[in-house]
Amino acid sequence: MTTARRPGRRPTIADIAARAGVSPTAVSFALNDRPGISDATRARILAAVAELGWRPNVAARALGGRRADTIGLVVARPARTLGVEPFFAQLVSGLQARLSADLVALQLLVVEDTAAELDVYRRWTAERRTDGVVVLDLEQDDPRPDALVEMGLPAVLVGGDGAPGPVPAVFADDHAAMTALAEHLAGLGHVRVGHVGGISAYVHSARRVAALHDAGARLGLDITTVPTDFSQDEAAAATRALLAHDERPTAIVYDSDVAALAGVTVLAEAGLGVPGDVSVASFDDSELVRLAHPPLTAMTRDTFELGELVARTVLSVVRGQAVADVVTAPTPALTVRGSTGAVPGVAA
Amino acid sequence: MTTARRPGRRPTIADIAARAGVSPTAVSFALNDRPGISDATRARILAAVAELGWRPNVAARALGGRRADTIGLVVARPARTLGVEPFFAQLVSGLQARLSADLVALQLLVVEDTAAELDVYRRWTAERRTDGVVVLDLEQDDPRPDALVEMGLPAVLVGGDGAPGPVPAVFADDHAAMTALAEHLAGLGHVRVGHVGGISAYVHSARRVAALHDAGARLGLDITTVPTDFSQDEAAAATRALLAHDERPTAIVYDSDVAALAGVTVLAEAGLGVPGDVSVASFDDSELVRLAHPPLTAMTRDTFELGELVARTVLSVVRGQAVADVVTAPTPALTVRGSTGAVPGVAA
DNA sequence: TGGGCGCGCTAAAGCGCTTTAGTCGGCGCA
DNA sequence: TGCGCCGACTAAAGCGCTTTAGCGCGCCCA
Repeated sequence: MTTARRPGRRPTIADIAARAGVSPTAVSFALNDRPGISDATRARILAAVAELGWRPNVAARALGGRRADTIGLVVARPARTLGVEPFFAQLVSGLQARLSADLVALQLLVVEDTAAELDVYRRWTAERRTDGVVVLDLEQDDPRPDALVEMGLPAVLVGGDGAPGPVPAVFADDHAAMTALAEHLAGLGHVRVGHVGGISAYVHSARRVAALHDAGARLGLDITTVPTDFSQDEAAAATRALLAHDERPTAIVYDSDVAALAGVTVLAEAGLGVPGDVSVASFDDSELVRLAHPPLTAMTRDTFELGELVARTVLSVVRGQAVADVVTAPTPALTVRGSTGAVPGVAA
Repeated sequence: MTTARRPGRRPTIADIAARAGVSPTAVSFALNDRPGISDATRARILAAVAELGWRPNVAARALGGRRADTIGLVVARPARTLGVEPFFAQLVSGLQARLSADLVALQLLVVEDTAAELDVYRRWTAERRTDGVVVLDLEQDDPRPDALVEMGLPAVLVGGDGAPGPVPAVFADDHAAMTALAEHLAGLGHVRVGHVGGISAYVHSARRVAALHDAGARLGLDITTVPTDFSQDEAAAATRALLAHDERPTAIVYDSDVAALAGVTVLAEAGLGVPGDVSVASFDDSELVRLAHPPLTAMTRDTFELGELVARTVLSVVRGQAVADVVTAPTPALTVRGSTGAVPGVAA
């Protein structure tokens, strides 16, 4: 119905078995590099495969309880916001690039909340649709790791707190990164520092807040954190709130690139120069941040590469290879650009 | 190997058949709403399904020549650039949102070039991995539509020239949109208009160029188009080239949001005010463009919604429902923001 | 009263592959 | 000479679902 089938059906292993003059079993063995097939026979079989242009039928393979050669990514965020965050797009690109090298597909699903996300995992497990999944935005007391172990679905977390858990994680040291940023600002003489944070339930957001306040205590900074939902609207509002403070901060740190841009716009509207009146730094680096003027100081990390690392990890897990409980990704590095400068009225 | 299986296997239709006291065939019929099952029996079967938490095994279903409940999207662009273009992310979000409502998965693959893309289609067809695909970035004399028809893989094109072809297309009238933009600029008194275009091999890029020049001829505009590969580097270079012209354009139109931002940066570096010295308009609207200062005049379209429309279309095609040769998406609408103004020295 | 028909249901085959349980022939060793 | 073993290969079952063929029963109509 859907489409006209080509006259000659796709070849099956029975066809190549006939062609090579062996049994289908021999073909299967040869294709899966199992012992018990002589080199000569194997070569004959592979030749037949090439001649007939045979390809495995994944469905048939999966039926036998094999791999589905698919990795799943379920994101519990409003679908519309995904298009905005370069982080996601970059991560997905990186994941994709690594997976496709192994002919493993990436299956993408956006859902409303964590409950829906767990439903999807359950469905995918039941349907044998994916061999494993990548889990983002870990929260405090997140139910997902345990649930995944329980349903036996291999998984890799992105983020987390760097502590070993029931599921392997790829971890980047947000704490160290944020500390570096705080030191940079302290070095420029800033004391009153605003922080437009992310969703505080997320482990990585919380770690950034903690890092900033730890560093603040050590370096004598006066930090004010305003949590947001990562949206531009809240970032703008948070910026206004910080500016309305009695003692306006001389520097503001934003947890995401999009938030930082929204903040810069608010500053411009308020007639404040960057970095003349207020220094601005973004925790996430991206094209956007580079295109701003002035370009923003940011913590640079290669999110694409992070995606590749996550992909490698999840492939290892799926294949039953040993994987460290915590795989460490490179710590984001400080990239100083034009948006941070000395405190107004102070010769740095 | 992959994972420890739960002790109790997943229920199969044989289990629910036993539970409901009928044959597996009856279960299958009931599940697929086929006639020949009494309402009472059907209810009993569905109750058993619910009790046991049965889910279809997609592999087994697909084996029988059924749908894979998966739609593919193969993108032939460098993986790293994907993260930058909000258009992709938004489109994917929209696709995803609509598909997941029907429990159809989206399979994503990024490849080097069109040849690799066709290989993927062939593989997916052979492996019965996807029920259909979405094809982007149509080129002049593109081999893909014919190839897809030939291999019998249902597909929907995004873009194209609005003419019926071998494969259904979702079409937005870039020509009309670009015309509106040209009229806006002409209305502000601009005559020398620069245009930083896209990849000229793409049908949609070519249509935009044509539209701009058509409108130019009609409205007495002097248009200079510089094609680019959509990268920021080339966009910046193109902007510099336009500025170096003897008669500097008083307005520049950019084919993409990212290009426009790169251009604005170049203008700022050159000490030119927007829109005081040069008006700037972006063909693609997005968050980025709104966050720029001044926010950029752009042709707004709801890319997320476009994604949903494409998803609906491809689902119809896959299901063998009648689909128009050309499905028309809403024409992008002009959104005037602060980046376009009267020609310098002229009271608009 | 009996033949035909249709409804509700079942048996069994088949989708393409993997895997388990062999079979067969040759070789080494006692 | 005979036994056992091993390497090379095959037969057949099975994965979970769909589908085709067909069965039995009650009903209607001649």
